Amino acid sequence: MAKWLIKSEPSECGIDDFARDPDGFIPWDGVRNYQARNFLAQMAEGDEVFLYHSSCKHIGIAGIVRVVRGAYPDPLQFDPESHYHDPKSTRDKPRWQAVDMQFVSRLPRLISLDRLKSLPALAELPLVRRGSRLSVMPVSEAEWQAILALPNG
DNA sequence: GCCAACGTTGGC
DNA sequence: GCCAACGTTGGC
Repeated sequence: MAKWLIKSEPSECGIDDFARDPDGFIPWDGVRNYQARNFLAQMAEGDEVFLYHSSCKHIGIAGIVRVVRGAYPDPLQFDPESHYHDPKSTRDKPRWQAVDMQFVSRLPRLISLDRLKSLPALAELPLVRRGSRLSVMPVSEAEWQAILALPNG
C-alpha cells in the first residue's frame, strides 16, 4: 500500500479535527493544483498518510490518517457557491478529485520541519525542498520508516 | 506582515 | 508558444 503526506493548516483542518471523530471521516477536497490532484487520484483505500501542519505555530508532522475512500470527483467544483467552484469543470469531465480520510493516530510528539530537514533520508521529499509548495506528495517506504524511527525527545 | 518561489492566466 | 502580470503558498 502506498504512503503519502498531505499539508494542512490546523486552523482549517488539523489532527485535532480528525481525532474528534475517530470513526468518522473528513473529505479531502478543495485541492486545486494539478500535480497534487494527480497524486490524490492515485490514493487507494487503506493508504496511510502523514498529516503535516503548515502556516501555524508548531510546523511539522502531527499525525497519521488513512484513506477510507479513494478518489472521486470533488463535489465543490460543481458548486457555484463554493470558493472551490470551477466553472470549467463538468460532471462528464470533472477536473478535480477528492478522497476521504480517517484518523489513525497522533504522533507521540510533533516532528518539526527543522528535524525533517535534518534527515538525509528525506532529501528528495518535496516537503523539505526549497520553494516547493506541493500539498500532496508520495512518501517512499524508506522515507516513512525514517520519519517514524525518529526518537521522541 | 514580509517576501521568495512558484503556478496560472491571458494578451500577443 | 512566449512571457509579463498576477495570485497563492508558506516559512520566517
